[in-house]
Amino acid sequence: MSVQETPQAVAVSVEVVVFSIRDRRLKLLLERRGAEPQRGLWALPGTFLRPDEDLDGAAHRALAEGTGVTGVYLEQLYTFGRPDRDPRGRVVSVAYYALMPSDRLRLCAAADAEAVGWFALDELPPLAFDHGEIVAMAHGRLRAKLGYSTIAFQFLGETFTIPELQAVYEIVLGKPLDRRNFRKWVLSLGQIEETRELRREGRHRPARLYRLADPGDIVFFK
Amino acid sequence: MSVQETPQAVAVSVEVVVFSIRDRRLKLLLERRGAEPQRGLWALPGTFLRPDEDLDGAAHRALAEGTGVTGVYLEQLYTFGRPDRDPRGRVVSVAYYALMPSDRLRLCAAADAEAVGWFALDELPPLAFDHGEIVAMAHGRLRAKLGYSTIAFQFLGETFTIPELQAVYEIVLGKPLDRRNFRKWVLSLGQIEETRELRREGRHRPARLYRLADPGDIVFFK
DNA sequence: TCAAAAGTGTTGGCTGTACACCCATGG
DNA sequence: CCATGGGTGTACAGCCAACACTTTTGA
Repeated sequence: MSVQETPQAVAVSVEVVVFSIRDRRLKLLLERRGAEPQRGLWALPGTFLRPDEDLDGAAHRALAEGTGVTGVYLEQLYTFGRPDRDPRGRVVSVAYYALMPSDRLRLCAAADAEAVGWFALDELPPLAFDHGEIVAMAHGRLRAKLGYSTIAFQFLGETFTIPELQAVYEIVLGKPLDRRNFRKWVLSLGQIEETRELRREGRHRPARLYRLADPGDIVFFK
Repeated sequence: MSVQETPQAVAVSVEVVVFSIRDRRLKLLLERRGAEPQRGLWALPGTFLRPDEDLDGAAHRALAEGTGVTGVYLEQLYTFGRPDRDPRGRVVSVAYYALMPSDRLRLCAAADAEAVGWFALDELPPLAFDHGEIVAMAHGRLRAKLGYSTIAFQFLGETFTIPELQAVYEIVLGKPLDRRNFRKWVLSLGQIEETRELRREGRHRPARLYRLADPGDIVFFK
C-alpha cells in the first residue's frame, strides 16, 4: 500500500442481505428508512463500522440490531464504493448476505427504521441507494452456491425432512426437481443423518426427520 | 444503513494480488516497502482510495503506478478489516486480484517502494501486514475459478497454442493433465477459434495458434 | 377406501477419463 | 533418420436424468 498517498477519510458501512423462505417464497428483510436521505424508501439493514470491531462483527451487529437474530450464517459478498452512491458523502459499503430459517426471527425495528418487513424477491419495493444492485448480486451468489455447497441447510431448522429441503432448492432455483434423484443426491453428500422421528403434516404418510451431521459447517463439494 | 450511528472515519485502501506465469511457475508481483511501518518487508501493490474514484478505478491505478500495466483482468476478491491489521490506524483494505500475460509488463517501482519483483508463490518472502492471508485467498479463488470460467486465458497473449494454455492450467492446478482430453475439452467450450498461423518453438512440429472468440470476455460454464 | 404426499430401483445416454498411434519439424 | 513435442480417435466407466409403482397416513 502506498504510504506516500494521503489516506482520505471515508465512512465504511456494512449492509446485510437477509434471505429467508416464508410462504414458499424466497424473501428478503428490509427496513423502511425513517431519516433523510431517502426517507421512506426501503433499505437493507446495515450499520457503520465501529472503531474497535471487525467487518464480520459489524455485520452480525447490524443483523442483531435490525432483527434480534444471532448465530445465523453470514458471508461477505462484495464491497461497493462508487463515489456518488450515497448523497451524504463518501461511503464504502461492505455487503454481506445471511440465510436464516423462517422460524428463527423476532422482528424489532431498529431505532432509525420506521418499519421492518419481509418482501418476496420478485416483488421488491423501490430500494434506497444502490441496494437493488447489492440484492441482485446476493441473489446470484446464493443460486450459484446452492450448486456446490451446503448453504441451503441454513434455511432450515435443526431437523428437517428431505421434501422440505427439496422445496428450498426448488424455491431458490425457481424450478422443480425430481424427488427420487434429489433424495439420492442429498444422501450421497454424506452431510445428513436420519433421526428416529417423523414429521406428520397432513393426511398422508409422514416424512422422516434428518439432521446435519456437522451442524454449522458449510461443506463444499464437486 | 443506520443513520443514527455516527460514521467513524476510516482509511480505505485497495491491494492487488498480481499473478503471472514466468519460467513455468505461478508468480506474484510484490513491492518492497520503502517507508515505515514494516519498512523492508514485501507487500502487495496498493494505494489509498481517492475521494473521486471508485474501487475498481483505484485498483487499476494501483496496478498502473506499481507496474505500468493497464488493461489487465482485475476482479474484486474480498475486503479485510480487522481493527489491528495496520499499525498506523484503522485501515480497511479492499483486495483485488489481477492476471496478466508474462510479456505484458514494464516494471517500474512506485515512488514509495524500494524495489519491485516477481516471486514464486511457493517461495514468498515474509509479507507485510496481513498480506499473506490475502494472497492465500486469492490463490484459492484463482484455482477455483479455473474450473468454471475462462480466466486462464488472461495469462496468455492475444494468440496462443493449446499446449501453452494447457501449461497454464497445469501450473495453476499443480498437476499434469492429459493432452488429448484437454484439447477436446477446451475446444468444446467454443471460446477459441483457430488462426492460420503456427508457432515454431524447437525442433519439432509447430503448434497452431488460436485466439479468443470474444476477447476480454470472461465466460462461465458448467 | 380414497386422496395425498413419502419412499424406493432401474435404465439409457452422456460426459469425462484412460490410453496408443501418426505427423511435422530441426538438427 | 531420429528425437521432440503436436495432433487425432476410440473404448470403457461412472454419473446424471428420466421414469412407475408401493407405502403410510388422516379423513
